[in-house]
Amino acid sequence: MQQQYPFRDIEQSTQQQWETSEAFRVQPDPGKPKYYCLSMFPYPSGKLHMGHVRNYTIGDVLSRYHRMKGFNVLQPMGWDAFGLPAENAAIQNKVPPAKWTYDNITYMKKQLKSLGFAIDWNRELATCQPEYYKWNQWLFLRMLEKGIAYKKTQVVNWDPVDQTVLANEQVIDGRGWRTGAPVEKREIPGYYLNITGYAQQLLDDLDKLPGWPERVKTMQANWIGKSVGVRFAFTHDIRDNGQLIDDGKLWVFTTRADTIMGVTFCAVAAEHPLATLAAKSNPGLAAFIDKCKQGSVMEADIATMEKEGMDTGLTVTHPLTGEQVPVWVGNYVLMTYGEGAVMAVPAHDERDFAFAQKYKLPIKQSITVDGESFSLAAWQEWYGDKTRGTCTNSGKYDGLGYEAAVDAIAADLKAKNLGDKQINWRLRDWGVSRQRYWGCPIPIIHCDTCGDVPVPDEQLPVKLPEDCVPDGSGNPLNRRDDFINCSCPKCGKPAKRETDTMDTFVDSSWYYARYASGFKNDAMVDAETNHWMPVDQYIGGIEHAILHLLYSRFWSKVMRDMGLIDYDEPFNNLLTQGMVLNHIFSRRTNKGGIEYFAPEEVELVHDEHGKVTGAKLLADGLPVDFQGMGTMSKSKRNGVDPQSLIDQYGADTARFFMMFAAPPEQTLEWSDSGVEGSHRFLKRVWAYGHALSGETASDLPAKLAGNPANARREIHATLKQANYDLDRQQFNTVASATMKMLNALEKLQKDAESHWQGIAREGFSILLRLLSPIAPHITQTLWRELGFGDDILAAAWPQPEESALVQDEIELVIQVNGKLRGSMTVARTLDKPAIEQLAVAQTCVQKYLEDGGSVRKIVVVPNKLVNIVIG
RNA sequence: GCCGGGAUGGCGGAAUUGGUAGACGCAGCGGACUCAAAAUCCGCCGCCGCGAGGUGUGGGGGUUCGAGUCCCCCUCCCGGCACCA
Repeated sequence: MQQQYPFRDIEQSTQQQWETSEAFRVQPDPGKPKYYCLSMFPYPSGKLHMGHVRNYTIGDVLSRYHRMKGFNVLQPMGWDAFGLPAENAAIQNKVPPAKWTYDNITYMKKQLKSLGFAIDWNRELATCQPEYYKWNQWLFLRMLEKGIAYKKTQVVNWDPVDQTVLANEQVIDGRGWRTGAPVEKREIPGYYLNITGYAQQLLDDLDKLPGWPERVKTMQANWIGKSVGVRFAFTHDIRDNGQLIDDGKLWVFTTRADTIMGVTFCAVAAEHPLATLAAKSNPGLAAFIDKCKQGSVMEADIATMEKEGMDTGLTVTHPLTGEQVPVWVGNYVLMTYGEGAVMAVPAHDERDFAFAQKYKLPIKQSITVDGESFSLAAWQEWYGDKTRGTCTNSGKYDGLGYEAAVDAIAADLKAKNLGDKQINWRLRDWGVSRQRYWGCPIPIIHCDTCGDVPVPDEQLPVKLPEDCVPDGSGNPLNRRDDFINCSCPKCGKPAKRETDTMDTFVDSSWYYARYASGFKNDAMVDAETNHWMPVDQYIGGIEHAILHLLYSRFWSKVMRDMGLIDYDEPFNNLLTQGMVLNHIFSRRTNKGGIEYFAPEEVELVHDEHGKVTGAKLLADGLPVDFQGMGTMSKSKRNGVDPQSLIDQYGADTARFFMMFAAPPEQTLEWSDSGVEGSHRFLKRVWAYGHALSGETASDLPAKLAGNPANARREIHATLKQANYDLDRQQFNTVASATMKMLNALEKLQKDAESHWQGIAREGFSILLRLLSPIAPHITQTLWRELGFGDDILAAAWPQPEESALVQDEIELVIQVNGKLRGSMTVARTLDKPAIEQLAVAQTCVQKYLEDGGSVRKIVVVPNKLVNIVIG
């Protein structure tokens, strides 16, 4: 056994062992509970980044821990292989996306293996493989049959120079990212999935997910955005060229129908037909509408923006009072939500109140609360309170509370055929068509005679040609006659294939079910899926809190309704890991721009206490600005390549540091010296193992006392805490527990009588097992070298021995009036009165009694402290 | 603006139910070894104070024998969002 810690050799040889013994290949085992541990699969962008290392180390620690606890663990891995970056790389390097992607997969797979993850590589998949995406197409066709998938026109970002559709992230300040040309909005046909049909289930079933972070569930609920209210119409006789607009009805949606008698105006969106009509004869209004359309719609920072509006001069008729109500255009009304028009009740809506005051519109109270008085002077909280208010100035509805009033008013509107209760959702249907090459082809054939014809199942998959090289000017599939030209499955005449591909969120919506399946080529999933699913632990970035997770939940429910699977929710427990941050250093350039420096080009300047006071560039010795910590990124030049970390310190060090530096859900701040500290620790572990291997083994003595007993107690107490921490997924304190154990072992006195070797071997075997999920290579090697066994993965997870935790004498802290004043050592068996008596007699307590105070009360917390209240 | 999460030494972070605040590590300081350096090992390390002691978990109040932890108010930071009728 080598004295130096030979991390390269042992990591390579351990990985080789795992590979030849197929250590992580897994099949269903009726004798063991299953544990499906899944990390979000990576996009094969070229090489791993630190976020991947963190994500997959968390998953691997959980997998190995559960395996040693007796679970049959499935931990698969694959590739989210379709997507835009491959096309961008093709434009730059003139390499087909397929080749680029497969090359990247090869490299990244090597990297993942070098990190020693316990992955069942037999289940590897890439979403760009026809065997996989065939089933995207197959399920899409089933959805089409059931009406879940349908076609309508969609608005896209169009680059007029490249003649191509742009993704949102390719639009920078309203211009194409490559051409700089102003982006146009174009309407083109595309396919949609009716996710809104599942909105209620997606909302309700969040309650079935106690293992999800509360904030993710809140984000999903907000995104789904259920809103219960009343949809009703104001009537009018407004005509454009004699043609009645919208059949003479201005539809609005409201959650506060109980305030309907307080309506004093209506507000419509800039795109609303009534606004368009009024603008024709009113240049001022037309200008205002143009301004509204330009305003960014979805930014949160315009929440505080000035509410503006303009009168259209048009009026509509209130459905219950028959009064004429003016119609305004408001910059705060969105065409895309509800009806694009709202009723305004300034007395009971804070926003309408401000608007009415600004434009001197009437305000009419229609709700009252006992003990409060209404005043136009200022908005009061109770004006909008639907829990306390009752109707007033509302004729027959006076005195009714919120629910009763809404019911009565909705019924009256319904009787007039002018409205009814309605549920509105913020969630929109999922548009899946992408005018992109590198994606799963949508299996549709366009025939001049028969229209849009689904590709028959037996012709699936519609294979994507893998030799195209996009050049930025539109989808290259449009120029591939061998792909496009086909015959109509219905009439046999020449026809054209659809060239749109699917959103890549489709690919990632069911990969977890495919991993768990037997990879049959005659079925999307087989019965094995139901054995492993649902996923017991899903781990990934918070950035997928809404879309990916919502789409996956939706896709699962569709698969369930088609009888393919038997679970409602795919992911039982979700862990959202924090991002990896690093220092950002920069300097203003002469030209006024900002130049960034990599952390290794910079040296920190400390004061005499070690406090960082500044930073300077190594190259010129002059100061640079420290901009704080930020996500690792190319543009800020603060990324750290995991490969260099692995090369220099080894996988175990990388893994240990990732676990040690922060709890999994928090952001992790990169620190070179922290990495060195982790490496130092593993070197000490190795050195201790090396020293112990030279000692003759001895048994644990029957009765321990003094220093050896303390060392053993420290080990077992630390283990107890570490097991608790593992189950609450706080791995940073598990890592520190292994450090504490080593500290205790190194302190253990090596005297002849104490049989210290027995304690050391027991303690070190506990340390190795506790450390093994985090640093599997070094622990496996030492486990075998020290003769504990062949395979640490087969070892039982260590449990603390209660007898080791018992102390004959305990230290009790003494407080006077809650303040720490001293301590005393007493026998564990000492009873309460004796403890009280002993405590009061201590000099540190007597001191406070001398000034004439007397003992008022004594609080004894067993095994912890005594608090003497003196007054 | 609304919703969610935070604030603990020079830094990252500990502290199951209210019970010795600062575990573990990093940085810093001192020492040993060395011709020297690196590596390694030992010691110190919240702040004020020579010391006794005082003080201290963003700020203010409260409950309690006792509060980082519970309650009320405030400030700041981070994340999410939908001007959602």
